[in-house]
Amino acid sequence: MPRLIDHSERRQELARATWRLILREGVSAVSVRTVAAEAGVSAGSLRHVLPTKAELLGSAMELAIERATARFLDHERRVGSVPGAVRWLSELLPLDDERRAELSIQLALVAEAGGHPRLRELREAAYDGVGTACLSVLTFLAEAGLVDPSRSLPAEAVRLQVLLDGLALGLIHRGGVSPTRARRLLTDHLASLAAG
Amino acid sequence: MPRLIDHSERRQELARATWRLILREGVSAVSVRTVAAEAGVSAGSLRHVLPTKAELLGSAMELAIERATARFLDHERRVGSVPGAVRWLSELLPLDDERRAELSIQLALVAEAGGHPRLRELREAAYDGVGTACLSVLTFLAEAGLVDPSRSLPAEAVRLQVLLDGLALGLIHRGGVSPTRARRLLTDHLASLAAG
DNA sequence: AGCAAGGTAGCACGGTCGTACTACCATGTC
DNA sequence: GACATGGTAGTACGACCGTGCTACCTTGCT
Repeated sequence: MPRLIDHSERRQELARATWRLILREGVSAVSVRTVAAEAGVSAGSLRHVLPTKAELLGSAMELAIERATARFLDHERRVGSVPGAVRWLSELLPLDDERRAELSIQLALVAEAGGHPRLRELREAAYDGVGTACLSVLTFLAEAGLVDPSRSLPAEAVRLQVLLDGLALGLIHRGGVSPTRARRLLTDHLASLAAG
Repeated sequence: MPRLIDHSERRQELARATWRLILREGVSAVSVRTVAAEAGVSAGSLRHVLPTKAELLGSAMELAIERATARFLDHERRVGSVPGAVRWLSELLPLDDERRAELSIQLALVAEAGGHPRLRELREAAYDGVGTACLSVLTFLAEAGLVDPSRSLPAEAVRLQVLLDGLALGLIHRGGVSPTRARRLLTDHLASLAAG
């Protein structure tokens, strides 16, 4: 037996190299060779882990989704207050540079999804994932009595996701929405759910 | 003097060909040759109008911005009611297939803006443009007495843009937000501004 | 020590890329 | 009708693309 390599860890390294490239020069700059150079390996070696360009892009997007999902699931779930819910949902918002980059990558890959069936699937999974995340948070909030019972939770989940998406775009943009303002808007929105 | 060609019209044709390509196969599929083929001209001919690829992408984005701006400015401005404001703002929302495509293109180009200074400029201009559009609508609404005077119009413009952006993303997504639901959410939001 | 198998590097291939350049065509002016 | 000029087509070039392939290296088992 030869040396065994942790494939998933390798894919992470390569996905991160792809991210750096996308951030610096756009999706169009992504190629087997450029990613290999960015990761410091040869193109031939890269192709043992990601045989095709489609898998390269797909893997980069998978990692972004996995990381966001993990952050959300790892977060303290016992949300009994609006500030707690805001903290939880903040895991999905690009409030620091790292997550700004992550979301920019998501956007780039989403935009590239035309004609890339795998990317389209991942895009839908990502959108639906945020939707169920919103529903989770609202359910906890409702159980704590912080949501007026006359409100429909699924409908409120859509509203919340719309707000989250809009904030995300604003946060990515240079002079758009500040993190402080984003948190405030989110807080106000969640607080308003208590009233009928 | 030889035959004179309307350059701006030509750029529109080429920009539209670029759009079709982006929608069908993503930004990465855009090249001087593919766009020329899509537009039914030779690559050499295309380069008389758009000499470089950067100008090609820039011009495609410019046209998208111009069209959205024109739609907004051409709209009836005497907005004295919430439904009127909703109709006006709807010009900026991807409520039909054509505008869905237009916004997908904007997203693709925004994502490609890394390393493309011209595209970055255009992205910022687009975001700021939507912001001032929101402020315009709110100002008309306020003059009609439909906004509680204690509210800050610039702050409400940011809130409105966040909502608009979130709705736009939801509308682009297949099973995200329906046009009906989007209009309802927009209406409810604007109506809520009347109360302190 | 020998060997099998996974990891790595690198080349080769046909194709496309952006771009420069040149020859040709169409047309408005004289 | 000649001709200058702007539009068009086509070719050429060097670079890079995705991908297949082969030769080496490293390592763990026997």
